Amino acid sequence: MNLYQFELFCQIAKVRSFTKAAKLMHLTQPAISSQVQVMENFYGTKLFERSATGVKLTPAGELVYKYAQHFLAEHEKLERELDNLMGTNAQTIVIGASSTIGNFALPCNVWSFKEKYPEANIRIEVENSKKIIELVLEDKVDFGLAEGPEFSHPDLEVKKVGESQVVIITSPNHELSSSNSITIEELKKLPLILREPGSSVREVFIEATKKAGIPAKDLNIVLELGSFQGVLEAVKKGHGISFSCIEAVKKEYHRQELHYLTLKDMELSMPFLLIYRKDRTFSPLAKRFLRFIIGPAALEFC
Amino acid sequence: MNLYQFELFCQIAKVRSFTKAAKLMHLTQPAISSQVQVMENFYGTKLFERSATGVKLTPAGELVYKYAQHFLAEHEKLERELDNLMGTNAQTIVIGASSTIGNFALPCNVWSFKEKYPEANIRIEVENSKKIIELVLEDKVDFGLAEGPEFSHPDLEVKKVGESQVVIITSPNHELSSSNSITIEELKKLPLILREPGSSVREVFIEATKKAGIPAKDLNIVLELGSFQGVLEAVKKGHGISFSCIEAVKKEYHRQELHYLTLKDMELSMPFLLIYRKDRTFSPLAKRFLRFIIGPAALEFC
DNA sequence: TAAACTTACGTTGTGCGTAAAAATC
DNA sequence: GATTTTTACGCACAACGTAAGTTTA
Repeated sequence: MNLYQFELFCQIAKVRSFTKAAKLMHLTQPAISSQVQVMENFYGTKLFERSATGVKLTPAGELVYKYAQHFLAEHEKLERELDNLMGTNAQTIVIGASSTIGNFALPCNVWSFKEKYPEANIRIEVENSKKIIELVLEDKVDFGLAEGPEFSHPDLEVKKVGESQVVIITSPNHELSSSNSITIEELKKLPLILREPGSSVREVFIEATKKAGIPAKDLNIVLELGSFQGVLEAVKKGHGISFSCIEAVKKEYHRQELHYLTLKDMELSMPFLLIYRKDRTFSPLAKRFLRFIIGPAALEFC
Repeated sequence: MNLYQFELFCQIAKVRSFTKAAKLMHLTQPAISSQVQVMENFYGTKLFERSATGVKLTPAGELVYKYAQHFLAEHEKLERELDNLMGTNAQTIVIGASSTIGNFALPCNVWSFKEKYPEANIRIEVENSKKIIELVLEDKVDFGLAEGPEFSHPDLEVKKVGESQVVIITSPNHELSSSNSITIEELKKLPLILREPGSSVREVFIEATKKAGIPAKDLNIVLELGSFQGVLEAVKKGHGISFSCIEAVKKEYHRQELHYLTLKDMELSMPFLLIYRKDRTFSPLAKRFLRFIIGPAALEFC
């Protein structure tokens, strides 16, 4: 039996559903089923009553739940005491993050991390993906979190820690605002506002056009801006259309300040990558943060 | 982090040595090293100070030790409470065991199991290995523990859970009592006292002679006895030589009632097998006992 | 029939053993 | 030089994802 299983168990007990717990823990539903079966087999008794509306704890399950919560709480206490002993909590982590992650995903993760480690000192440097890789290589940050595409480098460890859908964004007054998807051929005539080269959202789009057989020079790029906020403003004013991670424009979409649509024949998606030097030795606090990012509480938008 | 790792950790802390802990937990020493490294990496700090004389806990290690003991104790409490809830503790386990295991290894295991589950009702049926397999197939026992050799059967799960060295036993007054080993060629002329066919010690020996190219009829078998105790008595009196698991005659050897020697060109060893029907469903208590037998507190002589 | 859980199966990563090396008394 | 821990590597099993199946409201 391991603490991770107790964590899964508590999550399931809390939300009373394998499916919901799976989503929260970033697993598939069968994975949850399987782990529960392992636990039930271990303790030799059913722990959940299953039904088509969800699950509920059996009496034995209630007992396991009580202890599981206790174990998790005590283990956090152990980690805190270790921190005190080693002075870990006063350490500093420097993270290099590309703009979508740094502005939209990381802050809430940092926030919940800070709840566990209030004394931790975390600095986030926001740059575009290419610059992040440089910062990592130059050892100027503990690790980098950048948007994809995935790559490999002899000195770097690169791990996918999340993903986001990339959508086309337009002004709500734009001619496209009544449709939900367009073809890439239609797209290429429209005035484009893009981030600077080195930005991942831009790279993902350029890759897609290449795949569709459209050379970069055929694109109608009317403006290149070094900041995401700038692109957003330009699009809102109707100067052209652009691209963004869907999560980064959810707020604007709900406020009806922006419209978004998808490509007809293609899924634009952007992996989030954790990047660090293979030879890097991490401080205990940095390791905790990595566990935090990679683990069940993975990189997520607020 | 999992409870097994905490168990390893506590064992290491207790005996202050990776090597000793490895033996106690029936692992190799590198496996222990590796697990400790995993834990040290997880908590981000050294937990043991290594030296050529053994290891000792660092302050961080002491802290982990304290919590690890706590976790293990609490988890046992959880299992006990589950037992009470389900009435598991009043259940009965029926084990079929072959004579060496049933008489020499199992009793002490049952004894320590009973310490954890005082209400458990355990019945051991002692028969020779062949009969044990029949009992399992006929579903007359929950599971069987028999001496090897290993085999496979479509309806049976067969797992090796231990091993013992087989030695030649003689009276202390025997002409061989001054030597520590003989060849199989010398052996075949000597008067042999064997257990009945179906006994594993006998099978192991017959297998060995076959391998050495000696047909069974060339052997000088002077007596066949249906009980281990009978064989022992006959050997003590000097009627012939026989075979036994080394652990089963340790007591007699130290009392100088028996002498034992090994074969020159061959290692006679006998696996201990756990055998159960593939379709068998175990009671919670039986599962506990199986965990107990298979796990770190594996089948061992008293 | 739609939503929930289970089963089956292929892939990947972790844990272990064997063998050889390095370190310390 | 003997004892103890570490490193390297191959294998086996366990955990997960995908896809198809079963149950129930």
